[in-house]
Amino acid sequence: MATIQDVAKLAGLSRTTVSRVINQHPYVTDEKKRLVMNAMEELNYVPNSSARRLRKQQTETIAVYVPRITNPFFSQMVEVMGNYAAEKGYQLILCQTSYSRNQEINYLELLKTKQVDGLILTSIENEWSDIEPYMNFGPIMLCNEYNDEAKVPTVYLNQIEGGYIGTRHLIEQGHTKIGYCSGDNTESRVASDRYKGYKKALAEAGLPLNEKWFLTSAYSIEDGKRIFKEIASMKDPPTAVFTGSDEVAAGIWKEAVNHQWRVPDDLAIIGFDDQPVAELIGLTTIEQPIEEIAKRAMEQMIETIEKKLPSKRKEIQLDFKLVKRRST
Amino acid sequence: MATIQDVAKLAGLSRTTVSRVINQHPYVTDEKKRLVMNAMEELNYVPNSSARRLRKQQTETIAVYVPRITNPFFSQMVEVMGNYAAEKGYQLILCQTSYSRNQEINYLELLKTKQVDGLILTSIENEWSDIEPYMNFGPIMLCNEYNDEAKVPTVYLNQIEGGYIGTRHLIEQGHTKIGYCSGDNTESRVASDRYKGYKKALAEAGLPLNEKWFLTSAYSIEDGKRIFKEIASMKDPPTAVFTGSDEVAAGIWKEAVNHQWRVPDDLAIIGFDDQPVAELIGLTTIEQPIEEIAKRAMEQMIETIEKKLPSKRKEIQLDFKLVKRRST
DNA sequence: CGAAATCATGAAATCGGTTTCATAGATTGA
DNA sequence: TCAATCTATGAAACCGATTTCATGATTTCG
Repeated sequence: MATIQDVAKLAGLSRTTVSRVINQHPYVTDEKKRLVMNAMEELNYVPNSSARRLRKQQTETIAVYVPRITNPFFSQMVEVMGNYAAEKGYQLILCQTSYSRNQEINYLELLKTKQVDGLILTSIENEWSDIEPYMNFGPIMLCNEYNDEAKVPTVYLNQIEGGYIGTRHLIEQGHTKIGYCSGDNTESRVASDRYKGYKKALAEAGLPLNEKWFLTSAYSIEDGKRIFKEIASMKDPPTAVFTGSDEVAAGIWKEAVNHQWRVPDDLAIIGFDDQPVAELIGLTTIEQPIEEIAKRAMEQMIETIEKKLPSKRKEIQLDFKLVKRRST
Repeated sequence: MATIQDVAKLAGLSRTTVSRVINQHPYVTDEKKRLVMNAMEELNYVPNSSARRLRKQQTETIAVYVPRITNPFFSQMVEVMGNYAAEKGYQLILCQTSYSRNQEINYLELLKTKQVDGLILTSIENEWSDIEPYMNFGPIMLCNEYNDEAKVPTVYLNQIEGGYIGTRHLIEQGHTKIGYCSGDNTESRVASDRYKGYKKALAEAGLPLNEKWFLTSAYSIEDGKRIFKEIASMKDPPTAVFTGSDEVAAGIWKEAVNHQWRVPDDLAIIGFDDQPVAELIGLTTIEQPIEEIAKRAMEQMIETIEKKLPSKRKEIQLDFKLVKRRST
């Protein structure tokens, strides 16, 4: 591998001048520039990125944390982030926390060891107080996830509204017995806010909150199937159910059909995310502006890095949209 | 940020000794080791990865190329690769080529500039001859994709067999008019082999090959819908169709139902990949051992890096499995 | 026209580690 | 017992770039 020294020698100039050409520094005559270019060409030279990183103290790499990349919500987010980052000359390191606290903390070392210039968290497993110390080592921000204590830029969705418009829609369809499904993460404000929106819609319509219709541990298609069975076995089942994800909704629907229930007549179902599968099966759902959220987050991160902005709280809130289909 | 120098000073030792402790070199007395450990602890020291990379000439980072991370086939692959890499102490850089030749070449510079120790390609956009020169800069391997000229380790699926068992299944169900859908990439042996398998099954059964039933540009759900319309408008349409992906199959199915066709009676459909959606809607499909292919590839890559194996052709071939559901 | 500002270049310091080489004391073995 | 080997440590070289500083040539301007 040719080094900058080899190029300098071949061009009959100093390393400094070669470096200047590489970095488009002014104060290099066109003639020398040409000499250097030719030498670089001839030696098939490319600057060594490790050396550059060390000297410049920056890596042009950004880490993105997701629970699992196979979750379509997150993979869409990463797709957009990756493309935008590449456009701006940054690499993306993918960190899958697998919903594990340890894994998340392990990956945080990346920032500490200066392997990345910044971190975007799309979900948090640990307490904020465990994450905060890492802010000393580089910029951290939240995208999708949010946390009241975190003094970092946050791009997020108005989950209260998300829960509200979904539930509201079911009420408008004439339902009075409305169930609610969610995961188990009690730390996350995403979950609690969405539930708040649900309660708000019920309260506004003067409908009671029935705790028996609150269903948990809902993440996957399989969970949805299980949840349908729970519903079917109730004495006084809900006639409509608000779910936290399209997968869960799809699972409920599938199992409902297996049991000869009609959707939406016997049970109306509303999903969340508007993943491709929702359109496919005709699921009413809440659409999230994933592209925008991802792009805004990456923009913010790159700005923070390049302008060396101090870390501070800054909220960018985006809205949901209801997509009505045949499941309600 | 504390450096190794600071630690050395605090411990009253040389940088060398500190480095030895970090790298678990023998020949350090327990007492000095303790001194160093304490100093590191006190200063909250972590070695700077850029410096380490520069000196050691390795990055502990692997790049994985995928066309788009939102394609579930690739996101599953990346999930497994990412987790396995992390387990072995490697990072994953995600490179989305977006099916673009330029993008692919741009990313190849990563290897040249020594930002990664190796490259795993899961699909190739360019001619192999355009990629080959980069082999000088580090190990490259193929996973899923394969290419006859490439003198690199390749983990792949027997696509001929994939095309064969799918088509064979349709024939066994009594179909004689069997259509075939695929993308447009003529470079890829993945595509051509799968088609070979299809032809082989037809030939064995003495069935004719009808070029009108060969449908192209099939990638997405939308494409599937379009393809159904093409089929519906044929004078002599096929009664069954083999598709290159579950999404396309799902699109065809959805549009078929919209037009009051019954599946599988009016049209049998077989997908490819066995994505979650296939189970959901009851699509017969060809299952790929994604986990295994991904793990084997990552294993091979890490071995190549760590043992500095010379680049040479090595084929690891895995098999498909038919998953029968109600669409056939 | 002479001082100040600008342009062009290279030597040397620097980023923060690891590796090589030299050295000295402690052990081993013939 | 004395040479050979092993253990333990540090000084200095090195990885390959960028940045600072110094210097001389050229241009600008009052």
